[in-house]
Amino acid sequence: MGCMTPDGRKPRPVLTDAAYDQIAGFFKVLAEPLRLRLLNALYEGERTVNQLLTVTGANQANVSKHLKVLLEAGLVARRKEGTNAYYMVADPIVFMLCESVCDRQQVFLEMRASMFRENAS
Amino acid sequence: MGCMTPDGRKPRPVLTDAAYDQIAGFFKVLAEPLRLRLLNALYEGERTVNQLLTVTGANQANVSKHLKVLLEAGLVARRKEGTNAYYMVADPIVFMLCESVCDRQQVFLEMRASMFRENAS
DNA sequence: AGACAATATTACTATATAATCATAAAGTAT
DNA sequence: ATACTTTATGATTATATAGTAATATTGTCT
Repeated sequence: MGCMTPDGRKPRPVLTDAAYDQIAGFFKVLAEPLRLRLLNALYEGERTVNQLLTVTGANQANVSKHLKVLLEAGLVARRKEGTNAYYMVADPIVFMLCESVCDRQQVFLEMRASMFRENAS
Repeated sequence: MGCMTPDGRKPRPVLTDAAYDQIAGFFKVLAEPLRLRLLNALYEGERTVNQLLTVTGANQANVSKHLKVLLEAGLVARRKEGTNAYYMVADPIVFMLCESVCDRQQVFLEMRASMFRENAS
């Protein structure tokens, strides 16, 4: 049962409290800048924690913990090789969601820019 | 510039810290069960705060504050009529995002169910 | 075994925010 | 003006979590 659609073909979704918690929990995973940066750093393929450290410039313990959150949410997968841990994106939904939001933000920026132009004129 | 796509046609997005904060902030708005319930309650059209109170069964002050968050995020719009305030969905992106996540959660539930069946057999 | 490297975990602090109560603000009606 | 309704806004408390430092764990190498 899809959650919500604007087209009216699907009925209004009736969700349990647990379902709302689950969905909100999923969004909460994406609601951290560092986690988004980690996902973005994994865009082209798997990376070790060390590589992610240099890319993000963040604290090692912090990166490990955020990776754990992403792992438990099923958004990334881990592959161990020696002492290294390779992380990779496990669910392409993140790209779709982020792109949608980015486009939306872009629209907002353009709206604000046009408002600024109108105010200036 | 779209944020991320899995198809490789767009280059790896380079985002500023502010952009990550913005995107994370947007997801944070959706990362609350009550806000999702409010959006879902607005699925078929505009509702007053009072109606939203009865639908959600939540505290009045709490609902007002969550509506404010949704309003400032541009996800809902407000129309005042007398002492009533009518809220309505302003950005259909929420339906798309929620549906995607719901479908994903559904997949997870089915995966867990199948694992349960395998374990039981 | 001991030294070293990579990653994970624990303990702690600081900050953000959801929930609630009380109250304010704005509109309507008598 | 007063009473009432609807909604918004403090003020407060409780809880969750991001960041950090220290330590543990795991694997490799000599």
